[in-house]
Amino acid sequence: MNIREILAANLKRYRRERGVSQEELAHLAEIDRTYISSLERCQYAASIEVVDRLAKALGVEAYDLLRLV
Amino acid sequence: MNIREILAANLKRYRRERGVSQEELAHLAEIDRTYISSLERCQYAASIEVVDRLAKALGVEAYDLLRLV
DNA sequence: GTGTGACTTGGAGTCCGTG
DNA sequence: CCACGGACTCCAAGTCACA
Repeated sequence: MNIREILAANLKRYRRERGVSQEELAHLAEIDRTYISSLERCQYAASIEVVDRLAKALGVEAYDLLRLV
Repeated sequence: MNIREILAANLKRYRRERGVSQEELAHLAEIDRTYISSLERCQYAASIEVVDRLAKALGVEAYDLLRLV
């Protein structure tokens, strides 16, 4: 499992746990909706700033999104 | 302290703990020395793949480089 | 051993849409 | 609500010479 896949898995998991859609998360994190979809499909290696914004929107720390649980 | 600063601090700390120069780390992680220098000076928001390669070279997990200790 | 400016380019990230 | 596409913009990624 590479780093993109870890991010993708954590993104999906935390997002669904909170019951928010990709669109709602996109709004909260001020990131494009289609880009979040891409990240959940391991299409890109996000920057740490994007990871940080997504983490804040999900109420976790940035490193939580890169850690296997 | 933003995410770039956290990465920079952890990079410096782990690197010095292991007693390796930017040049040696650059060789280990197969990343240009001046780019590592840039990251330690918060010049860029690195991608998670770069963070992952640096982490492996330092013998830690990627999320360790984004976590305040 | 490290900082820095200048440079190129591939990919991160956005915006429009569709099924 | 999401996957996926094309067409864009702009910065991370990578290299070099020099201080």
